[in-house]
Amino acid sequence: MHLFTIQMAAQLSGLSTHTIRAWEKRYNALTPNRSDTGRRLYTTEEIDRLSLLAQLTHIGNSIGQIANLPDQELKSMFNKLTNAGEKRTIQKKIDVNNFTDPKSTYQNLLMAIKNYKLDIISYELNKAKLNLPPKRFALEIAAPLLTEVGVMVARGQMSISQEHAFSSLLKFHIGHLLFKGYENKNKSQTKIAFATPEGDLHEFGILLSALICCQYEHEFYYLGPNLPAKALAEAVAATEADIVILGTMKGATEKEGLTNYLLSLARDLKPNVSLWIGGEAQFDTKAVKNMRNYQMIKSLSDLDTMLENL
Amino acid sequence: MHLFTIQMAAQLSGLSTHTIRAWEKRYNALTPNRSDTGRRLYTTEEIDRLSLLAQLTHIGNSIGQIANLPDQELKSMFNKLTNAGEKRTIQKKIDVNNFTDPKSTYQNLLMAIKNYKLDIISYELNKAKLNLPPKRFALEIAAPLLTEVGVMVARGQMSISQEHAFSSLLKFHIGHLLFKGYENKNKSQTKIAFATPEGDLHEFGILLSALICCQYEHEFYYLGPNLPAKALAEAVAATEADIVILGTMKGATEKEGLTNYLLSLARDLKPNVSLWIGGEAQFDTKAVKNMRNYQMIKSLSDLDTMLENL
DNA sequence: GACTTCTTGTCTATGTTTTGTATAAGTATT
DNA sequence: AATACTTATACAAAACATAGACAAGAAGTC
Repeated sequence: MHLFTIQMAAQLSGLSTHTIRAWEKRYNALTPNRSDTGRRLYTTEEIDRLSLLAQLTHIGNSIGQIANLPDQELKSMFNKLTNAGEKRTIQKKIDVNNFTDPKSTYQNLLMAIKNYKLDIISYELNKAKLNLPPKRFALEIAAPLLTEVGVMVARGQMSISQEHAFSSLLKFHIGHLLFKGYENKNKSQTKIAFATPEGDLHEFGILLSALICCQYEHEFYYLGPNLPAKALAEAVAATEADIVILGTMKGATEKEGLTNYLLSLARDLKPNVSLWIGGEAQFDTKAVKNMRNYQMIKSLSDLDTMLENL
Repeated sequence: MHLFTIQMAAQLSGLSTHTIRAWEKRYNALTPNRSDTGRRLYTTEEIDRLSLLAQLTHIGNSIGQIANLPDQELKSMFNKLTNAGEKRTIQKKIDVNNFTDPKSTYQNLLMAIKNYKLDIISYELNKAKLNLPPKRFALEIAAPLLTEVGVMVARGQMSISQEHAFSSLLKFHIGHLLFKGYENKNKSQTKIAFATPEGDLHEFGILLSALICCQYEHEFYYLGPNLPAKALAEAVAATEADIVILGTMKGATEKEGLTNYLLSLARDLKPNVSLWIGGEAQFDTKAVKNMRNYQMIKSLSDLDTMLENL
């Protein structure tokens, strides 16, 4: 388990180091382990506790009254105070800026995720969706949040369930933007199909790609994840799509499996269809190149320029 | 039990600190405990009393008349004065529409799926969403379509890609209804969490269940598919959910795997949390029953009655 | 109607407690 | 050597306590 210095604890909880020490000394709010030389070392649980105390005092509680309560009670207290009676305080904090500042949105979202405030997550995402064009929503909100959340989960600073709840909700909101995109009847010349290979269930790559595609008002067909090669080829033929964007994920498929998938796809796709491959999965580039031209999408902004130059 | 400072009491009751002190001094409206240094400390019951007094004076009662009444009488007085107003029924909300005929919607959708007309699918789903309450959307549109599509794919009358494209889109639309459900900040007593076990990626069961839950305006936490037992238990504890609805799928997990999952879950969940299991997956019912009560959800309409009788 | 009197929310004045932050001096880390 | 952490002490702003004052409105009385 990774331990944090007091400075990191301060940054993560939003308190000052002075305050943290004062709370420890005056109220025994918590008793962090010490290094051999006496320096404080905080666990993630302790930092969560500090964040919780920070939130509760910010709402109006006096630290002296709550410093000694067990984690459990702090959590349920926070739930009660933010759910039922006093939505005001938190609401106020959020509504300060009607025009969305991506940074504050981002911070609010992280805090909401940590506290399982799905309603607030949804509220913030909605606000961002309304105020930002799909491309910016994808590049400035969704993508960085996803990586940040991923990093935090890996570090043990966020739980899997928090990540799940958030990504489910984010998926819904991206989906909302996408199906609204279907309603734009402007038929562009190029049609784009999105899918991930069979066995690869990571959907966010193509979701975000589709959002960027929305921006350029291309006609698109979101076919979803985990699509067998034959099925994908058939769908592309039926829809007369010009471009296939394939999202891959490192580790989701074996190198050989993905290579075979791509070869099978190359065989079945009409020659005039472009194949764009995104993500970090490995495959035998030479073998595939022999059968068909394809392009790699190195990043979302890369995709952006590719679409722009179409 | 945690005690609140006068500031929190003021915030939560909507009064000013001055007024609270005045009511105490002049009318002995209540006698909060004091700290060693003489500061007022309020219990939640006392804050409830303050809120009640605030409400009643706000309506027009004079504080001098009611300040000394016992809690019981304040409550019944409040009930009498407020119950006169509206008693919102769910019924009224439901029967808005005569415009969408589920049958024609259903036929249009099947046709659109067959022709990869994603825009038409989206349009039809949208229309149904607008005209039908979530429950009817789930029971009359989404569920039968899903089974019908499944059957057609099995029979070879529909391709996997058509099924994929449709189910992705349907998922987005259900998600839309769900996150709109988060915006209703009705504070219901029961909170319900939705998830599927680790390894089980079939999401539609809990999606449709959550839709039905929306109807009854319960607070819900959609945690998504593929959630490890520990993570689920943690989320339930953090959100203080009362009911866990677990969607399972025949064949997604081995019988033994699901049994172990449920046993692990039973161990980690608080005893007052209800466990509802839906879907057709097999598990060792006796072993699980030994550890915890659970209920089986036999069908969506079964769930409907279970929620109704809550 | 005009005049008290009572009620009641708010404000002021003054002293105490709580609490965030700053300073100082020594030690550890980089 | 510069930066960061430690403890201990100091200080100032905010919050709270009590006591009393004030004003607008309600109610009672002449």
